[in-house]
Amino acid sequence: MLMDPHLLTTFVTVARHGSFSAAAAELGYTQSAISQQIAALEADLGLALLRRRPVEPTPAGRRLLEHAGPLLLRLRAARADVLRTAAEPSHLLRVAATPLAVNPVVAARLAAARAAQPRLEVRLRTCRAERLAALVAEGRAELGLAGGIAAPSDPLRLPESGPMSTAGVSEEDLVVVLEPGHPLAGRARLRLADLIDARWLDTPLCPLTRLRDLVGDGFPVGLEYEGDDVHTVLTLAAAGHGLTLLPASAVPAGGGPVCAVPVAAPRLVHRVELLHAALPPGPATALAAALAG
Amino acid sequence: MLMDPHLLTTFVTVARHGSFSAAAAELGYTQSAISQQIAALEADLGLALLRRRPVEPTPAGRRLLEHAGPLLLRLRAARADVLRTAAEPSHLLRVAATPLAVNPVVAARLAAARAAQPRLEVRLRTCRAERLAALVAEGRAELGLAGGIAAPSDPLRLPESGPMSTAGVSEEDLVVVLEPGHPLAGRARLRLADLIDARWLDTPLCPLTRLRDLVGDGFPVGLEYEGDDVHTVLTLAAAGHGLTLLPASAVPAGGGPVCAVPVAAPRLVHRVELLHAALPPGPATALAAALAG
DNA sequence: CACCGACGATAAGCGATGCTGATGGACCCG
DNA sequence: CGGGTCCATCAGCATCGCTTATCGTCGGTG
Repeated sequence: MLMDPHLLTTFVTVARHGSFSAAAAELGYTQSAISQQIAALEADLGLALLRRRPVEPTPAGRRLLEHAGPLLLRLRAARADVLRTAAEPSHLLRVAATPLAVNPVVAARLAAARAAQPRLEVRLRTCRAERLAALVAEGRAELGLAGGIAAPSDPLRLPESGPMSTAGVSEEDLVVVLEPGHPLAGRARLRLADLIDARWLDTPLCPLTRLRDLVGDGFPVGLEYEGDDVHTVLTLAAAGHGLTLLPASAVPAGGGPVCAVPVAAPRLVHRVELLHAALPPGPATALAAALAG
Repeated sequence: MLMDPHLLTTFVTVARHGSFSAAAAELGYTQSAISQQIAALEADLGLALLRRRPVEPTPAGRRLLEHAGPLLLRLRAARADVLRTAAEPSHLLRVAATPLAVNPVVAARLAAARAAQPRLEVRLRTCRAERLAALVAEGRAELGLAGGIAAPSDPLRLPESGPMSTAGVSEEDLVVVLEPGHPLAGRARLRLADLIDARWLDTPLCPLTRLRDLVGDGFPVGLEYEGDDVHTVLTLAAAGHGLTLLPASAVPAGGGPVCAVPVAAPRLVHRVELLHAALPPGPATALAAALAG
């Protein structure tokens, strides 16, 4: 018997909520149905996936959760891809981007492309990096612009979601954002290794886990910010809640309320990548080429 | 509505057979059920996937076929992986290998590992490269040994099938296998570029598509051999049906019935990789480490 | 040219599946 | 100790998906 994706979605929903009833509400079933679905899945596999009261995954359940997400994403991606082959080409191009991905380079290229193709309608939206690949894979956006911190010319690590092309778009130097009164605020350049014990903001724009991956352990959390608003991050940094790393172009000229100091070592950049599934020939392909430069 | 894997398997079976009735026979359904399943899938997606009489995929259907295989494999792989977390560790280790993967280096390491772990039972089977990843992913073998032609220290291109580790095991120089009377048989070394217009055997042990990928177009087919028996390939080469490339150790010392000439350029090797899913700690892990060297 | 056989589509019938709503038992909190 | 919350279970019932039977169509053949 094959694992039914239906049951799999139910399982991940239950695990996410830590509750059968809440999952039932979200999925539009009764609690009884959820209970039966989980029971069916456990019976099929012959082992317990969830411990009840409190509801939390067993080791096997945790394993299944790791598989279920990508699996369901691929399923939706496959569906979207097949439907795309039949869709008539549209003049509307939906572009999804992480907040920092729309930098001056990208904006300029986009403007040039639109000037060259006046009939092209572009709809831009921002979203978190985690959701971007899914958005593009599922066909809810034709183009994705992912921004992230990486070593120069290293690709970003995006969640895999089937056959999807990626191309580098731009790389921009990073600056450390400091409060004006900070002892290091006057420096011309800074080494990250010297800041490993300073307090840092943990934000989606510059996640500390990524920094630790790239540079090494350390980077204690000063304040965690869950939003993606650059202005808020700058304000928090200005108030001394912690340091953060941003692409130079994201900090107002002169620094505004903060001090921006280039990073000397290690060499890190804010890299932007373009991702898209198979595009219909026409304006979409042209725009993709224009953005990739 | 999510695409049901059940329907997807039916679809790929029908496409493979080019027949509803044959698929019904294979899957143990009636022809009517198959017809309804395909109709359901087409209704769900809102487009035709198969043209009837003769039965062959439409463009959208071909697209779906490309997705369906990997998708179903991942589904089975996920199931196998979850079940593995609950299985008690066994002393039986199933190893699947492509024919040339079990070379002297691998055999020796295997012998050493077994000497170190007398309680370890090993069952070895050979299979084609295409099936190997699936076999390991689905848990029908704990370890896989894939052999193939690659540039030195380049990884083999194996079908992706979810979270699976791969490690290089060995690389061995290749020889061109020629019939004894061949004009080039006396040479000390040969350049592949000089053999691009010669007749070649097309065999799973040395697929011409791979050679064309690595070296360039050309390599006309002298004879296609569908089996993986090395002895047969040598016999065919000796009879002048075409050239082929084999790892040096696969040709009997002195050449036997054929002439073996090392390849001077481009540098290509027969590379063996070990692949395995998450292994239980114990003999399996030890053997994997021993094989990886 | 007409027939026959193979194949896929369709209709009707029916059993299995999977939902809802009701109820029961375990646990938590006051 | 009682009420509330949460998941499991049961009975009832609608729906889904299979089988059997039949039809339409295409293609090969006498």
